[in-house]
Amino acid sequence: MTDPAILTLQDSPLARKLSAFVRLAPADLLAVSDLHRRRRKFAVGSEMIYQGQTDQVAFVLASGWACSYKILPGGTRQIVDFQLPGDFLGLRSVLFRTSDHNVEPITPVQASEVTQRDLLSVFASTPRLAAAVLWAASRDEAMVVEHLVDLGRRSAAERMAHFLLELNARLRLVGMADRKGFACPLSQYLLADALGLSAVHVNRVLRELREEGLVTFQKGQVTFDDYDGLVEAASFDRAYLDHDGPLLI
Amino acid sequence: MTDPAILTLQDSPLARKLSAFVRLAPADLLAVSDLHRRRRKFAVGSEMIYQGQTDQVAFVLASGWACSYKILPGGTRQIVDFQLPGDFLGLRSVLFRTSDHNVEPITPVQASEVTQRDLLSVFASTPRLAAAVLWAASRDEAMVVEHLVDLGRRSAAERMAHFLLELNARLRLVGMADRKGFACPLSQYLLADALGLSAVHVNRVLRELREEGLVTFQKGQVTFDDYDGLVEAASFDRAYLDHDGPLLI
DNA sequence: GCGGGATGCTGATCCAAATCAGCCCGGGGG
DNA sequence: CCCCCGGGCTGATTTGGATCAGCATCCCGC
Repeated sequence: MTDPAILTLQDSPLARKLSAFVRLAPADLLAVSDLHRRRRKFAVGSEMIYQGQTDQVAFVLASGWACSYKILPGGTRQIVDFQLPGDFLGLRSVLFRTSDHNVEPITPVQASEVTQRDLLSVFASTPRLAAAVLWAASRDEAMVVEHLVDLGRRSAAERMAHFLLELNARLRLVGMADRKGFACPLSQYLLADALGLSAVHVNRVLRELREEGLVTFQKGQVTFDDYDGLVEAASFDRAYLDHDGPLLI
Repeated sequence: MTDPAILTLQDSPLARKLSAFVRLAPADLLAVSDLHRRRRKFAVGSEMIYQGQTDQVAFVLASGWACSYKILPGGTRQIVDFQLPGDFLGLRSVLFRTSDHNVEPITPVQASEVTQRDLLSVFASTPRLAAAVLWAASRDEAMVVEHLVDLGRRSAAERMAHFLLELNARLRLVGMADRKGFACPLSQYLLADALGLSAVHVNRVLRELREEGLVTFQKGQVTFDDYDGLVEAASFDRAYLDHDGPLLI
């Protein structure tokens, strides 16, 4: 593990994330870097994936943030999840013909295109990596479920606290956050669409959390003033984020 | 397809459901019926799968209804989804070590135990069936996402209407419903826990929908008084339920 | 036949969050 | 230079749904 070439390979967010749970062999790391072959850039207004699209293409985020959402008749939208560096997006639409949601960048994004062929070849040649990818997908699903619980049964403040803690945990995996806080490009409108609140209310909730000395979210920076207190307020149990790795192989 | 033995095999809810999307060969149908080898019964109070459990076992529902849910500190719970005959449950916990939610029967249930070994052998020997199973899993995920949208951005009445229409569509696939309605064993408390409402409010919403002449839900029977009107009221778009089948193989 | 536990139903009240309306600030473009 | 526009911020008012309280019914065990 001291070979500098390997260290370089390990440096993509995807590799960092997967390495946190499965010990990847040099061959696996090579395959990961191979997935990053076809780099593309997306500007903020653009669409990476859209409802009804029929290409079978997925992406791995290399840098920047994106969000996946559904639009309702009536114009409102619900953000299902945010994608951070190292995350897959559109994984499901590689295997199936059509996508049922949209994905769009929140910041300028660099992403690598992954085709069905790429994915199948990874699955065939490096089963250990395949298992890691499945693990990541299953973790994403667990996050959607937790998000559902947020919307169904938690108060606005709990939701917000829970959400910020989850983001923090995810970003730490790729080295973009620590216990102190992280840089966050989300506007209050985006938070509102994700948390099922109005933007006005998001503002008030953030103020309350700040006044209680728990978190400060200002100028694109989230700062945990009292991490443990926030965990308490959100009744945040990170079990759903670090469930055990895959057993296959 | 006129061989009576094949017709019998086709008669499990799982086979019916999968056949609606992938044309299953006789060998596939045999493999399906093979999954039903280890039949088990569960009574209403029992736990089929529970948070933190470490067995790698999944089930296919043969008869009866179940629900998967998460309990929050504070005692409230959020039902993530209902499982109907023909549905898998705990599929994710076969591949990963621990389950992050509970599954319990709503009515007496007959289910077939499926081990990791069974599943892997199906994947290896009948790829067409494997693709169908993946398709079903992906459809379940799409339903969770739609449920999330429900909780985040739809009013109580829209949620209820949407939910009843979705249930109807799912039950039709296994021959347990038609355009007129279906038998539904869910109590108003269960509806409340699924829709993120209080039981009291569920009652009122059901009354409103009834008084508007849209649906009647009484005595364990859901009757669509005005199907199209309900679709309208729910802005129900079933695209997410019948996305295209898998392309693999 | 009786008592008790679910479940359905309803009115009165309360509260969290939406909506409406408007302010301030900073940055980019004409 | 100024204007506009997106983002953050705030008060006043309204509203959807929760909570509390209580009633009726049915079913089941004894």
